[in-house]
Amino acid sequence: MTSKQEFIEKLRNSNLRPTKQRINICEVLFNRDKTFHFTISDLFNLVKDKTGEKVSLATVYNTVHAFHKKGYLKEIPINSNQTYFDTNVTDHHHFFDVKEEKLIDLKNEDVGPIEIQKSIPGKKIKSVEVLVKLED
Amino acid sequence: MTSKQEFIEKLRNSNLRPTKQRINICEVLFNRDKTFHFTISDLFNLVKDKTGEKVSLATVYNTVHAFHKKGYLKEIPINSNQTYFDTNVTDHHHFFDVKEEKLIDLKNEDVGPIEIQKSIPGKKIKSVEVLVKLED
DNA sequence: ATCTTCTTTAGAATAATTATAAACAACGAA
DNA sequence: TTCGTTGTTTATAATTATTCTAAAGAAGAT
Ligand SMILES: [Mn+2]
Ligand SMILES: [Mn+2]
Ligand SMILES: [Zn+2]
Ligand SMILES: [Zn+2]
Repeated sequence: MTSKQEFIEKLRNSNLRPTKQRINICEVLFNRDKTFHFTISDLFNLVKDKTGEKVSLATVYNTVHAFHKKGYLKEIPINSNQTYFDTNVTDHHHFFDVKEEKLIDLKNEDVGPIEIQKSIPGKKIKSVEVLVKLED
Repeated sequence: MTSKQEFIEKLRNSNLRPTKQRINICEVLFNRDKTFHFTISDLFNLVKDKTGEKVSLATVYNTVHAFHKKGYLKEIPINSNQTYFDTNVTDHHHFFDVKEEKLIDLKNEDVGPIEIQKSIPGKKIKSVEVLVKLED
C-alpha cells in the first residue's frame, strides 16, 4: 500500500507536476503487490474503473511515456498490435501466454545466467531478454 | 542459388498457386546465402528493385502471411512500429542493433542452452527466444 | 492575485495493417 | 483449346494504435 503523498513526492522529484490524473494513474500502476503488465488500453480502462474518474486517452499515453522515460516503466518486446508495459523495471524475463495474451514474470533464477559468446565490434550489450511463449 | 522451378514446386506443394508475384517474392526472400531479416516495406521495395516488376503492397502482405502460416517465415518479437520477419525459421536468438534497427542472428552455441525452471500448469513451452539489444 | 510554465484534452493526423470487392490468372475437366 | 471454377492480385477503403496540435485549464512562483 503506497500512499497518495508518496506518489506526489515521487512525481515532484521527477519534475512532473502531481496532477489528479497522474496520481490516479500512479494508484493503478503502483499500488499493488505484484508486477503489473499492461497495454495502454488496459490502463485507460482500469483508471476509470478503479478511481471512478475519467482520464483522456492522450493523457494515458503522455503519462506512460513520461514514466517510461523516467525509468518507472519498462517496455516489453512481444509481437502484438499493442505495446506492452511492465511495472517491474529490473532486468527480467517473461512467459507469454499466447492464448490469453498475458505476460508472466520469470525470476532470473528460473532462467539462469545467459552468457552471450558473440560480440559485434563497436557495439555493447544493452539488455538481454528471454521470451518464453506458452501454448496449451 | 535456387532456381525458379524449385520455387514453383515449393509453392505447388504448399497449395499456393505459383503466380509471377509469388515467384518474384520467393526470389527476393529465399535466393540468398544468409538469413534475411525484413519488414514488409523492405520486401516491397526489394521486389521492385531486384526483379524490376511491381507488386502491390497488398500482395506482399498476403504472401508474407501465407508463407508465415506455412512455416516458411518467422515473426521476430521486437518493439517497433513495424513487424519483422525472418527467413531463418529454426529456433534461434537475435541481436537487435537499436540504432541501425537491424537484426543479427545468434547461433545457439553463442547463447548456450536455456533451461526454464518454472512451469505453468496446463501450459507447455512453445518457444524460447533471446533478444539481445545492442547500443553503441 | 498575476504571470509563467506545464498539463490535459478533444480532435485531427499519421502510419501499419487488414478488409473489400472487382478484375484477373491458374487449374482441371470437358 | 475452351470453359467453368477457384484462387489471386490489386486499388482502394476501413481499421486501429499511436502521435500531433492547439486551445483551455491547472500548478507553481513571485
Ligand atoms: Mn515509449
Ligand atoms: Mn502474421
Ligand atoms: Zn515483467
Ligand atoms: Zn533470425
